[in-house]
Amino acid sequence: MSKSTKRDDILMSTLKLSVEKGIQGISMNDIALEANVGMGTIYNYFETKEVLLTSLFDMLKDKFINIIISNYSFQIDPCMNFKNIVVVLVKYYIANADEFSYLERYSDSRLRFGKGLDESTKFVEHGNIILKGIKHNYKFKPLPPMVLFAMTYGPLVAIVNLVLMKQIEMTDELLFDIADSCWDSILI
Amino acid sequence: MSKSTKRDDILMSTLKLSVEKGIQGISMNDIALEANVGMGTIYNYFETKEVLLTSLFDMLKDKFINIIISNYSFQIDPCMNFKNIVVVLVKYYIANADEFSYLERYSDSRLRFGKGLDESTKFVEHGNIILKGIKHNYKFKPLPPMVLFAMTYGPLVAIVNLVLMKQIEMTDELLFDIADSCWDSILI
Amino acid sequence: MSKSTKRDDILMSTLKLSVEKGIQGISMNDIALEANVGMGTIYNYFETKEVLLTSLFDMLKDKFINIIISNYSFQIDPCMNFKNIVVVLVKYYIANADEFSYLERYSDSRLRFGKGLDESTKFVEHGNIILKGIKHNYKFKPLPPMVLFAMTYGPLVAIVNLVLMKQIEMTDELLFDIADSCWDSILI
Amino acid sequence: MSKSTKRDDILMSTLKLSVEKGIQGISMNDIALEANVGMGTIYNYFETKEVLLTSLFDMLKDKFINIIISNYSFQIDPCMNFKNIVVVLVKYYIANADEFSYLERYSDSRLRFGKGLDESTKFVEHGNIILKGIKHNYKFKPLPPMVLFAMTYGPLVAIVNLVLMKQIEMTDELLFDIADSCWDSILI
DNA sequence: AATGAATGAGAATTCATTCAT
DNA sequence: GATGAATGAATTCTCATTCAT
Repeated sequence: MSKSTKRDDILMSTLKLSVEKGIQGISMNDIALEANVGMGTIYNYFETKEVLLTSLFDMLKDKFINIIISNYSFQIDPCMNFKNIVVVLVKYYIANADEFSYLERYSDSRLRFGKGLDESTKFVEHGNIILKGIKHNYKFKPLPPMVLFAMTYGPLVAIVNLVLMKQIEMTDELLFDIADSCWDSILI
Repeated sequence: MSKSTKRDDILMSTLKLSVEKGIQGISMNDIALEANVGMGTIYNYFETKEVLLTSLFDMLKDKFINIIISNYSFQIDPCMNFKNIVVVLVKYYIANADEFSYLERYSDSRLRFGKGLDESTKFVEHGNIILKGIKHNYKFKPLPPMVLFAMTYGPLVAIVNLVLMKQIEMTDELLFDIADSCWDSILI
Repeated sequence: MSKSTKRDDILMSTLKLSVEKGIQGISMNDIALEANVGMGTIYNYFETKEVLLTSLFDMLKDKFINIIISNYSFQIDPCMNFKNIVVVLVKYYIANADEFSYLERYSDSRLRFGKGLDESTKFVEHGNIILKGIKHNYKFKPLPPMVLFAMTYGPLVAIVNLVLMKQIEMTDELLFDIADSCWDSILI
Repeated sequence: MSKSTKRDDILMSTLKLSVEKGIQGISMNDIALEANVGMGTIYNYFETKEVLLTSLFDMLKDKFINIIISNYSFQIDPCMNFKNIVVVLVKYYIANADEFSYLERYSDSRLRFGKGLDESTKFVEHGNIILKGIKHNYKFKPLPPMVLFAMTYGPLVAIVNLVLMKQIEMTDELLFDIADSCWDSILI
């Protein structure tokens, strides 16, 4: 069994358990059992529990950002580009509810301790880069870039939550409407 | 000292500590010390720690809903009405960061797929009532009411978070622009 | 059961176990079992394990110093005074092997971490006070006071160790001879 | 690399680390890193950690005894002989604080009333051999040989400790005075 | 022989809850 | 009702030892 397999087993077990028990509710023992490794093995890969949770966050965040980047295109119409990314993101989050859930909850819990703002900020800035790329061709509302980002990312989070809470069912049609709506909300 | 004073002391101490230590980080001992009561006294008012945290959530949620209700008017123009509520809500959340923080975090810390759904659902439904009240006078996008709610509440949460993270500074002008934007996003 | 009883139970259990297992070999669980208290109770009286071990040391050290002080007399001949103290100390240590053992081992283990030197120094200084009180009437060797102290305290430790290791049996006669010898060794 | 080199590396690393971390504070991993060997390698040379620590003690004890033996002479005056050994021992201990420290601490960490007695006893007996060799030429106090040994070895330990704790500074002059004093204390 | 990742029992410490006063 | 000392299960983390390579 290669080194990376155990490390990944641990990370994936942590992700799985975070859905069932909440991030704060996971014990290292739970993780060891779920990952079929000894307790000590976790500490061979992650210095502390906090490092483990942070590593998982970083991994999922990078994965998320890569989805945006890999779906961004300078060739197609910015409007289509934007809406496409919205569609892809929402679908990704719904299909990977555990990752969405972890990213949201972890961001939230780390704010509490005043650290990690840089990281979260970077997270937001990635969104800004997308918006800036778009900016030249359409007239956006004269709001700070971060606010524009919040105006589009906020609804997505709320909607994915509704889907995961089984309050609504997502269809392609609905999703396109939502993407339209997000786009409209930031144009003049 | 009347019964309700001690009960309120305990709830307010819990809220205060949740800001400093995070909801998961509060111990019953901390609360007892902060509220100047004995540990056992807390259990005279709340069966368990979970009941205490839930009671605080319910109280803050009711307070929040009452703000919406008390600012809602059937007399004025629905557009003004909506924007007014957005402005009041954002201002309230920024001024009462501890309450906002607690409401968001508590919702998040409950098992997203577990028993907490009824409560959160009710929360969302209150918003729907508002939207339904508005609906007769303007042409809204043909989206499920809950989606419309998410399209307006989502950005607010994201923006208040930005303010609390000191990523942006809120001004009356910016707030009015945001309210406009929220309104636009749900109209056809 | 009064507060001080539990605290003393814990200290006495720690002392007892230190003899059986060595200071480093005691676990908090062992202490709780021996003292018939819950693990948590120990932490009501002592912040950490280290604080517990230090408190025990301080208590035993004070007890030891008080024996010296209470046996010191300005009225009788300094020579008799000194020898009397030697006799009392050795008898005390042999009768309270656990305390002797703890004091010696703890002093030794704390040196390791560079802290506690002030304490140990004070310990030595108490001995010096005795020697200084004696100094006016006899001609001592022209050695630093600490060295004089070491010349008398060192043999006592070595001899008590021999007794506790059952290498020799202590009699009053032998003890008086040893006291004589200690006295001789610091006179010119 | 010959077998004995690795074995010695391990022993010397253990000695070095015992100074920094205390005997109880050394982990097998620390030793492996310091000695530049794999963890498993240590177990090729020493069955358990305890065997390793004991082996180091035995080695240092033998080294110590050999210093006494190699400085003992049947040719010169017993008094000079004794004082010479005292001087050599104290100098050796001060120069090799790590070895002194390990010998003292290890003796102390063993269960004083347990299995370690045989070893310590042998240690003391070596001293006795010296004293017996001397005995024919001078009139010693009529004390058991072990007590005589304790009367001379005890002060040395106490004095070396003072030097290592930087409570006194050792000079040749002071050392000769101490040697004189030790000798005097066992003569009639 | 040499290695070091894997192991899991054991350690110190925390904290929600109880209950005698 | 009010209190807070007592409790002990649960948690995070360590480390001597093993064993497949």
